Amino acid sequence: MATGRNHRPATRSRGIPEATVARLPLYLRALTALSERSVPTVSSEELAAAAGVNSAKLRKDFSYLGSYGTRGVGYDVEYLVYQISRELGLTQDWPVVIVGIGNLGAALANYGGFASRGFRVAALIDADPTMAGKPVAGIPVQHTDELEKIINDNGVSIGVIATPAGAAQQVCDRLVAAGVTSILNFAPTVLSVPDGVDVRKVDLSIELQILAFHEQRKAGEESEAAAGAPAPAAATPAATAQTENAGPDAAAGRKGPDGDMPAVMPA
Amino acid sequence: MATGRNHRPATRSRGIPEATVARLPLYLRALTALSERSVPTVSSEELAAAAGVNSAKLRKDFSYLGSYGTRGVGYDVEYLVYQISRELGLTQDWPVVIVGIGNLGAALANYGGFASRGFRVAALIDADPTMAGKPVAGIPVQHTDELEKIINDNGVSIGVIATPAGAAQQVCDRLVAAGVTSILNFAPTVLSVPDGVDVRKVDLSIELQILAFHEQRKAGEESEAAAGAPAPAAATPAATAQTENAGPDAAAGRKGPDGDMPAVMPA
DNA sequence: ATGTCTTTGTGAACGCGTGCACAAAGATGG
DNA sequence: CCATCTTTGTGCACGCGTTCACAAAGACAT
Repeated sequence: MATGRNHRPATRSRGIPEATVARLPLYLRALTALSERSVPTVSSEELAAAAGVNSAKLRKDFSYLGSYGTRGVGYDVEYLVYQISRELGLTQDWPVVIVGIGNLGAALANYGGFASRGFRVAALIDADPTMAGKPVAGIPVQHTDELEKIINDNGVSIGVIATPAGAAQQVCDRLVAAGVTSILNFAPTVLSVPDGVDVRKVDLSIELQILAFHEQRKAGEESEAAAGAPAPAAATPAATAQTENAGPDAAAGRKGPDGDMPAVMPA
Repeated sequence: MATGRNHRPATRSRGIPEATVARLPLYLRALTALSERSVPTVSSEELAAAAGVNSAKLRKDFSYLGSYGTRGVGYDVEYLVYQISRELGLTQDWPVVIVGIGNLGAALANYGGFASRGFRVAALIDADPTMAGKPVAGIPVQHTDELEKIINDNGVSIGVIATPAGAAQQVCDRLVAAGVTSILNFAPTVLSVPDGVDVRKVDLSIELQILAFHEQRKAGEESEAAAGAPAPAAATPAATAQTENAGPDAAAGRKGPDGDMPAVMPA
């Protein structure tokens, strides 16, 4: 009975816990910012603040990579940037295809944060024939018919799906069949993939719903606890908010440690 | 010594664990799809498959909301849709502002998944004066100068930041000062906010980096374990992949349980 | 060389989340 | 009304992730 095939030997990849892997890009971004300001070394305390995490957590995370720090001094910024980049596999070039060139696909194609991290947009693919040839972010859009050929010719192993939900599974199947083994899915659907293929999901609507839940809770608390709070403007009591769940958020650093663009810039 | 202000009474909001809250939107989406197909009831097993999670987990999640199922039968779809919607606070209208109308901001403005979930785009705001008045997704873009007035007039409590990283903290501060207590941040920066304000972060680059890590690991495993695997096309050995971390992903359902659009549609 | 001071690296405890396995509950049929 | 069968709801155990707290390590001054 039960679900069927359970059994998961160890999500832990190579001694490095998943939770740690998910934070490495965060550290890398903070370190890159320090590097650009020519800061030679950082303490775990400073770096943790810049990345928005606990310093003990940061040290433990780094301990999985090795002993790269110097006691009494801290971490060498350049060296750490290199080590984390290497660990994440960013020292090599990763050709990526984006399927579904709507507003979001275009936004992704324009996103500067990819190139600077070793990702290269190898091709843009869309099912709409009238899009074919039209350049987006300087790259001509190609038709879905060419998908397999593009994947093979460029040795693409990472695909981004930004199509409507209805087309997502089909596109996914074709990507996987063509050799893609990692997929970043923006379509609001549960994708079914064979073992050995990684899928990560980003759903804007879900994030908002989670915020709405907390927002509602705050509103309810306010009306049942306090008494004379006129406008919902100033800060609420004291709370214990801060959504620290699937990724450490704010409550720390201050100072924008990055020269990066967001998911895309207005121009 | 140590970090300073620690002490976190309980991230758990009102008996409902964070992890469960994060999955509720997933269930809701699957249920909505069933509702549209006029399916009257579902078993935990079926629904779990559609949502891409373990059935035991799903039952436990629902148990936090109450006993809404009928033993021997399953769950009433319509009733459950209502209960989850209410729990998430989606039965009320949530005016939302989007700041930074670049490609991504435009994609978000066009996203249909918001309206259908109780979210209403109250205004689009951009710092570029030449954007002012220009309609995006049928809504005229307004200048940043109007930010405070917009927030107040519309009673906005949720803000979306899609600006470049450099502007994010400043925009965030103004949003918070104007009364916003929940922020969805797309800018690659750690935002600093006072207690009582929730921040959720979406970083496209980070997701890709995590995929790259696993991809690299797969490649390494392949070359050190197996022997005669020619092209990196077909599925790798068997692995134990599947990135099940901050959100259950694939490996289940099949059948796209949604009529939803992705983050935005190509038209 | 020795002492002091800073900061790392980690052992250990704790808490949350997950999954198993089963008893209780109710539907359904005779 | 009773028996059987299905499916929920949950007690329990286990493992991962987080945090604390401190010993070890090295820099730096004298």
